[in-house]
Parts: sequence; C-alpha cells; structure tokens
Amino acid sequence: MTNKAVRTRFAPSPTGFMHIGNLRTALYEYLIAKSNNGAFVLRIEDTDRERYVEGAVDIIYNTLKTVGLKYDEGPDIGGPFGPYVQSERCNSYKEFAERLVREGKAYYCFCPKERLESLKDNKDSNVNAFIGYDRHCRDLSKDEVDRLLKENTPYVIRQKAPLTGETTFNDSVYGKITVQNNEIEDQVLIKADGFPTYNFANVIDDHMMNITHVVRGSEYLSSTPKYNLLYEAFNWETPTYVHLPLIVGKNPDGTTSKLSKRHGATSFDDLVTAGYLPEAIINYIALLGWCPKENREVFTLDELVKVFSIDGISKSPAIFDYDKLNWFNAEYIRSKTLSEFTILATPYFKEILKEKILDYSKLAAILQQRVTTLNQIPDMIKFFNVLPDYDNEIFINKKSKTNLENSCLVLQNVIPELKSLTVWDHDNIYNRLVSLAEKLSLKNGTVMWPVRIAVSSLSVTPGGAIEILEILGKEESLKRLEIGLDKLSSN
RNA sequence: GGCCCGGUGGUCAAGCGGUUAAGACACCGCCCUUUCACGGCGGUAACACGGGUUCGAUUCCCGUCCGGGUCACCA
Repeated sequence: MTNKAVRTRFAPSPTGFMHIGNLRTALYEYLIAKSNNGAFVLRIEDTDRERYVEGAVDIIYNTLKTVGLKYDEGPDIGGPFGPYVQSERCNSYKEFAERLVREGKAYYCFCPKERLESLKDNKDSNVNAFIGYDRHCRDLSKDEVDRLLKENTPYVIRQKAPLTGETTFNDSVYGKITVQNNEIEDQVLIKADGFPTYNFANVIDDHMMNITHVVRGSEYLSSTPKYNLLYEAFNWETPTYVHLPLIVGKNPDGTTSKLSKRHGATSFDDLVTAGYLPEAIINYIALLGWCPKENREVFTLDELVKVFSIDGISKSPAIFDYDKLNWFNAEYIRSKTLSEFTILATPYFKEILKEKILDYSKLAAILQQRVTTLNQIPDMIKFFNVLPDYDNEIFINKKSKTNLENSCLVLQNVIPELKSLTVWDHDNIYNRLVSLAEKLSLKNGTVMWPVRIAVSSLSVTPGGAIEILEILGKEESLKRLEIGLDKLSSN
C-alpha cells in the first residue's frame, strides 16, 4: 500500500430500512476512515430499478445522522467525485464495459432469459459441467454480433473470465485467498435494461472515487475474485479489501443464519422503537466482530475512532445477543443526567399518564436505575395512573415480617400520621414512618411493605414506599391507604 | 452438491509455542437495602475430534466432523 489518504465508502441500496448488519458495516467504514484521518463517503447504489423504494434514501440519511456517522461526501452534500447516486452516473458504466468489449475482455451476450433458465434446470444432471453461464455467446463471430445488434436483439455485456490459472487476492481480515479461474463465471456487467450490475458499478465507482479500502460483509468474499478480475482488466490498482464477519441470528432450531427479519427486530428503526438508544446500539455493534486492544467495552463514537484498528477485526461470525445489548442500553441510560433521561422518558410517561400531573423528574429519578429499554416504562408506571385491584395476600411478606394483622395495624397508624403531615416531601414522610416503626417496635420494613403495597398494589415497584408516596401526592396516597385498610379490615 | 470462510464457557471475546486459559453479558449465591433495581463480593462454565511438527501445542501443518457464506440480467 502506498500512503494514499484513506477513503472508505458506505454503498447501501435503498431497500427501505437500515439493517443492523449494514449499519455495522457503515460504522467500521467510518472508523477505518476516521482513525486514519481519511474520508468517509456515502454512495447510493440504486441500479436495481425494480427494487426502488420511495423514501428509502431518507432512512439512510436519517440513520447515519442520528448515530453520528458523518460522511464527508454524499448525494445530499456533494463532493469532488459526484454524483453520488449510481443511477445518475449511468452513461459512463456502459462506456467502460464497451471499452472492455473492444479490448476483447468482454462480449455481448444475446441469450434470452429462458435459455439461462433451462441451463439452471439442467444443472443437476451436469453438476460442474460448467459454472453458471455456459459462455454460449463468448465466441460469436463479429458478423453475427453485428447482425444481432442491428436487429435490436436485447443483450447484456459479460466479462470474459480466464479459463485457466487462478486468481489470488489478499484480505486484511481473512488473509490470502485463492480460487481457480475456471470457477469464475462470465459475469454480467451491463444488464439488458442498460443499467450496470451492482458488482460492475461498484468497481467502477470505487475506482473513480479513489476508494482505498473496500469494506463489506464476508458474504462478498466469494465474489471478490470477480472484482479483482475487473480491476485487472482495467489495469487499475486493487483496493485494500476488508471483509467483515457476518452478524447472525439464532434460529428456533438452534442453528444460526444471516441476521434477518425472522430473528426479530433487526433494523435500526426496529431497535429504536423497541426502546434502545442509538449510542448503545452503536457501542454494541462495534464490538460484534471487533475487539479493542485494551480490556474495555464502553466507548463513545469518538473514542472508537481513537482506538479502532483493522487487526482487531475477527473472522468468525457473531450472534446478535439481545442480553448484551440490553446491558449496554441500561448502562447508557444510567449514564445520562437526570434531565437528559427525563426528556427521553417523557413520551413514555405521557402515553400512560395522559393529562395526569405528576412530577416527571421525580418519576424519572426512580426509573433511571431500573429501566433497560425505554419501552418498559409504561408498564412500570401504570399503577400511578389507576390503582389496580389486588389480592390481600401480597401484604404478607416473610422478609419484611408482615402479615395480614400487622399490616392492618400499620395502616391504621400510618394514615393519621401522614394526614397530619403538612409538608409532603421525602424527608418528612420518611421521618414520620421511621419513628412510627420505632414507636410500634417494628422493623422499618414491616411498616414500609404494607404502605408500598397499599399505594401501588404491586409487590415489585420502581422505587420504594417513600418515593411512591411522594410522587403520588398526599391526597391520592391517603385515598389508597384507606382502600388498603378497608380491604384488610373486612378480612 | 461445487467453491470459499470459520470452530476458545450459553453469548461477545483475549490469546498469536511454555498462562492457575483474561474480561464482559447471561446465570447462581452472599452483602447492602423500605420491594425491585443499582452497587459490592464470590461462584458454575470453554480450547470440536484424530493425527503429525516440537522438549512442549489452544496457538503451526494435515485429515475428519460441525457450522456458516456463496453459486442472479439482487444488492
């Protein structure tokens, strides 16, 4: 490698969502570029007109923006190598392909689709008789080609792959890889619709945009020799290849396969609506297939830029693990300031509490240590809105030494104590209840448990008795305590 | 099936000829405590198998097995 400035590119096709595997590829491309003071380029690969999805490009822009993968050149911001949308670069692809035809390195293929289909059908009986296309048009005479062209016969342009020898390329992650040339198909460069294939456009664009590092998932490993042949045909310097281990998902039967919809939430948007923070997602996927030199796991994007290096990329596929993601998410939630977290949680508060006025900041304070994904919030705070009916049994708790009788006694005593309280805040409530416990010669827990049950109806709550009382307010708290007392008295 | 790649605890993984084989998540236990959570402490658990090479293999080579990827006018 010469010491050319590093340039990487993220080249997604607008399919309508940002798959987590693609995001991770984008992240590594960004990190490789930025850790070398290089440039990160966004290029939209939309050569498949049939798959075009409205609005898909915006999803790409928005995702990169919210996770902070800032590109230096791209369709919406321009740059010296534009345009950055393949469909707008079209004319030149065909010229490149025709240049290869003139040089005898590619040829027009007039085979109709039906013929190709029948080749596939016969494949079983002639296993390995040929690889893919049988090169039927490879040696058509010039006259024949001219005649078919003149008749406007639809055609594609195919590259001539060498019939003998082998092709070797070096991958920064997987090392030297060699394949026999007779394994390589005469790949289509230009489709019948005049558009280039992905593989072809990719090579041309990467070269034209001075891309130095081609970073992509390892599913491209086996088509890389074709890419190499193209670089050779044009006499272009090959880029540094960096193939990334796949992110896989676990199937119900215990096997794994490329992460896809059937493995659950696997697009960036899915994860965000499932209550995950963009920073947590980025941090987690950075570690799926890469390991820092130091023994550390929590990194911001900027910190990743500082420590990232290609030699930390691993070869074996990684299973996407929601448990670990959950941990990262909880970690990031806890590291927020209270006001940051309150802002994040507010939409979820409103969803349950509607117009009800509670102190969001206090609510957030008790939730912050307990929430792993934001969408858990509604269920956790439902009881603040309406008190569900509950069974008296939950007043009984061994560890707190409570039973139906002493719970009843506690509530009888607690209600007048709290009624007489003029300033309703944490310390005052706490002091009253603790001194009451002392007066009754009970453990603190024996007082706290029945109170918390009465105001929440739940044995497990976010926050303790005091916090809940405080948030609920005096009036509502007393109302709930009375209800509890009634239930216990009628026992 | 051909070709390519991979194989360290349940998961992510460090290791790159000599280690008591790190660490994190998950799980379990204890402590803290007004429940839960947080936090603290501790624990269970791994080099796929068989041959070599070597004084010595988790590490290097070969084979087997297992897993994955790929075989489009999709990207």
